[in-house]
Amino acid sequence: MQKSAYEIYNELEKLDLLKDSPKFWWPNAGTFEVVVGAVLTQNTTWRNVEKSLKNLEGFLALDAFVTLHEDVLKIKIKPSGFYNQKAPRLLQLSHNIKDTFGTFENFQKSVSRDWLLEQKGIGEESADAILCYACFRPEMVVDSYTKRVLKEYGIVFRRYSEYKYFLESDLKKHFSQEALFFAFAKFHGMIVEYSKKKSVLKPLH
DNA sequence: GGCCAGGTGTAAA
DNA sequence: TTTACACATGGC
Repeated sequence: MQKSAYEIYNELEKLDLLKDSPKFWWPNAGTFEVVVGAVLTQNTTWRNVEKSLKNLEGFLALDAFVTLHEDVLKIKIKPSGFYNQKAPRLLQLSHNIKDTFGTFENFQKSVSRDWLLEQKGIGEESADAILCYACFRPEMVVDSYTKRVLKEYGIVFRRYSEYKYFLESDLKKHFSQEALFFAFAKFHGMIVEYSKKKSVLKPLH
């Protein structure tokens, strides 16, 4: 019998996986830094992203970030890899945020998933990460950890949208609209922490 | 030394 | 629509 998303949520919650994590799991949730981190972590370990974020100290607000020159940015984000494509994409995205929304606060309030997906370098996962952890929207992030954990439960889909629907639709039945953002933010956080913890005990493969 | 990580864009079948 | 490949560093 296949478990529902809510049943998996409750199982993970019992493990107290987020006790050492920030309030909304993603470091500095609700800030522009999440936008930068979401792009930098693409196919990259968070450990390497942290090195880049440290190099970017003082530039992790929208207005400061757009003053960076591309070649300088490339050097700063070198530790998180793919810097030749991530640097121009991050700068373009930041300028588009400024041109379209004016401020980061207005971006948080007004941006849509479709607008994010039009940006070069933002795919479905990055869009959802930004919406959830930078904008506090009720959007569930699906990443490789999510697929790995669900696979253990015998749940496998083909498309990103199928994973997202499986997780979101069931939780929507059990949480109020106001509680949904926190439930999604927590759920994804628990999935990642569970997956990380497990791989220490027993490497997959 | 080889494999892989909190993906995405592009080109070709 | 699906598959294949480039992109790059650092940890194990």
